[in-house]
Amino acid sequence: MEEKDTCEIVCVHEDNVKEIKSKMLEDELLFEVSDNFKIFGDSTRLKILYALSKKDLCVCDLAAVLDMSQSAISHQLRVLRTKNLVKFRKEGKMAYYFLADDHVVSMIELGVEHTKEKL
Amino acid sequence: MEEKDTCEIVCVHEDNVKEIKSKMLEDELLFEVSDNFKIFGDSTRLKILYALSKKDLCVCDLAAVLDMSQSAISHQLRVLRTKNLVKFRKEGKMAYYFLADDHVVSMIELGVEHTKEKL
DNA sequence: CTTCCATATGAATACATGGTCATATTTATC
DNA sequence: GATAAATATGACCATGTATTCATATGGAAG
Repeated sequence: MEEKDTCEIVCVHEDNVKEIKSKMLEDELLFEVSDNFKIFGDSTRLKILYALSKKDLCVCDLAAVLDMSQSAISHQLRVLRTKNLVKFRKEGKMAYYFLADDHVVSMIELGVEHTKEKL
Repeated sequence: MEEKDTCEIVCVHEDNVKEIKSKMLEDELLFEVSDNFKIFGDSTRLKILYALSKKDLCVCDLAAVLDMSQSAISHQLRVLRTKNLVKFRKEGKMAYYFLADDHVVSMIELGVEHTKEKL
């Protein structure tokens, strides 16, 4: 029977909250950004992207380089394709994958740099 | 009874594979890098970090800004603490969180930049 | 020392996700 | 056209993870 509609949080600093809220980026944008980071947040995908930054490669070469199954690589390549990070061209039965743009490279480089600096 | 030890993959371009393998970064490093990216790959954490880049905030202010439960925020702050992305100081009962370094800021900025350019 | 409030934390749940296995698809070669 | 090779894909499973709920902790104030 108690009045539960009142917010349980009491300590909120109204002014701070308002200020920061006004400075926040749009929810949707931040969601997309985190979604993009997520792609780099898997070591298999990261390895694929790094390998492709050195040379265009076909699926089975990637599988050999990463020492993983063709299927696993193919699945991840699909993810990367969907997110427009890689493209591919067909040559006979082979599919040669390559990076869609070099944002990818600078992103990885920054990640590596920051990681190294923390050690 | 067949000889199964031979790799089923036939198409591998030995030279390519060797070349790229030699150019690959160490597995362990790439794993750490992807692990770091993973932190930015969640919109709640990203919002927390972005908010903290504007001003030090206590837990309940963060909860108010993100419009999420105190518990959810606290759990994510723990993750960020563990990964050394945020620190905090105690003032009375309150805990004021702040960014541990400004790598975080440049990382987010790059992410936002790349995301915007893709639209 | 008791109560209140801000925060932390453990358990439980719901959902996403990476890999495997089996199989489909497509192209080249015989 | 039949077979083989390279890749793609769907179903499935195991694991990871973000949130909620209930509760613990610790400082402040009475």
